[in-house]
Formats: sequence, structure tokens, C-alpha cells
Amino acid sequence: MSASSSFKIRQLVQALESRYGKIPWWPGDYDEVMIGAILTQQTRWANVTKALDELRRRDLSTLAAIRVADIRGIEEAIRCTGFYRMKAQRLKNLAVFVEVTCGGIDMMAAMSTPALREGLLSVHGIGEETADSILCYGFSRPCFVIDAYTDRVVRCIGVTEPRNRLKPLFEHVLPKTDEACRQTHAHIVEYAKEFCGKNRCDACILVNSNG
DNA sequence: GACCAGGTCCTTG
DNA sequence: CAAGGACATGGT
Repeated sequence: MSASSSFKIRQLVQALESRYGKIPWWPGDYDEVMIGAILTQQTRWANVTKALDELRRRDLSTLAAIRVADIRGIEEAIRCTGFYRMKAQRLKNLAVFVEVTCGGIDMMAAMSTPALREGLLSVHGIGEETADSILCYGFSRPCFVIDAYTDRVVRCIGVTEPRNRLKPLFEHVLPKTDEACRQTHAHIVEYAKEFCGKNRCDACILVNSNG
């Protein structure tokens, strides 16, 4: 574990905290967070909220409902998020995992974080980011989400660890609470949208990258 | 019209 | 194992 990377990330976390303070991010019940986590894959959140509204309108806003619904109706409801065919199938897969494999939300909530993470990752269509989002924002576990924005922002402040080292790095630096994980991740996304384009970071104002 | 969005899986070399 | 492509609609 690189000491200088830890230091830079500590600086980043503090600078973001003082810049943005407390911001609400991804409120909602278990079902909404899990469904949203699939729908937001490679997709803007604004389009996800439209799809969530449409799902609610069709009484498809729970995984229990999604599990038994005609997949075409799900596809129609979520079309505006793109990749809608694939995502409809992924929602079905997740619904089977939750309702059948686990035996319902309550059983899921009683699982240990490692067991729940492993289970989620076994679902076809759920990768690390989606699993960790569900763990952190849905099940309030102290689990830090690494996404494209996180990757971009840490490069911007001079951290060179490979992407697969970032999660343990952040979890080492942050307090072991879901609140810390969700706030910092939300901050990073806000900052990235404001200052870090895909192939540039022309306003890295938070942390001196020579540190 | 080009480019990108809070990824994941599959196929190639 | 890295790199590239497919999935698809909607906003800037």
C-alpha cells in the first residue's frame, strides 16, 4: 500500500468534504437502489429516473414484480436508459437472485457483506461497481464504489495505482462507515462532472499533484 | 454529426 | 491477460 497514494487520497477526501459538504445521493429503498444500479450502467442518472418513474407507473418498481413480469413490458419501461434489452434481462437475473436464491430482501439484509458481495457478483450482469453500489447505497455497508469518475479523479491528483487497487486504498483511508463511503463517492462524481472530462483534467484545483 | 454517459460480458490475439 | 467490440437511447 503506497504511503504517498494514501496521503493524496486523504487530501482529496478532505478537500472534497470542505468543498461540497453533505450532499444527498441515491436515496431510495432496497428495490429502487438495486434497480437503479442496473439501469445506470453506462447511462446518465437523469435517464434512469425517467425509467424508474415509468416502472412505477406500470407496477414494476419491485424485483418481486419484475421477476414474474413479461420482459417486453420491462424493456419498454426502461428503453430511455439504453441497452434496454440487456438491462431488462439483468433485472430479471437480479430478481431471481433476490427472491429465489436469497429468499427475499430480509434474508439478503441478514447476510454478511462478503457473502452478499459474492452473491451479487455471481449474478450475470452485475460487476464490481454495481455490486458495491448496491452494498453501499442499498444495504448501508461500508463499501467504497470505484467507477470511471473515481479512476479519472485519482489520476488527476497523481495516484498511479492500478484501478483494482483503488477500492482497498480508499477503504483504508476512509472511516469504516457506509456514510463516509457514500459521501466521498458522491463528492468525487460531482467533482469529476465539474472538472474532469474523459481525456483531460484541466482544473485540478483540490490537491497539489506534486505532493 | 460526433461524442459521451455513475459497466459488463464476450471474443481475439 | 490486455485490448477491442457489442449492447442502444438520449443529451450536448
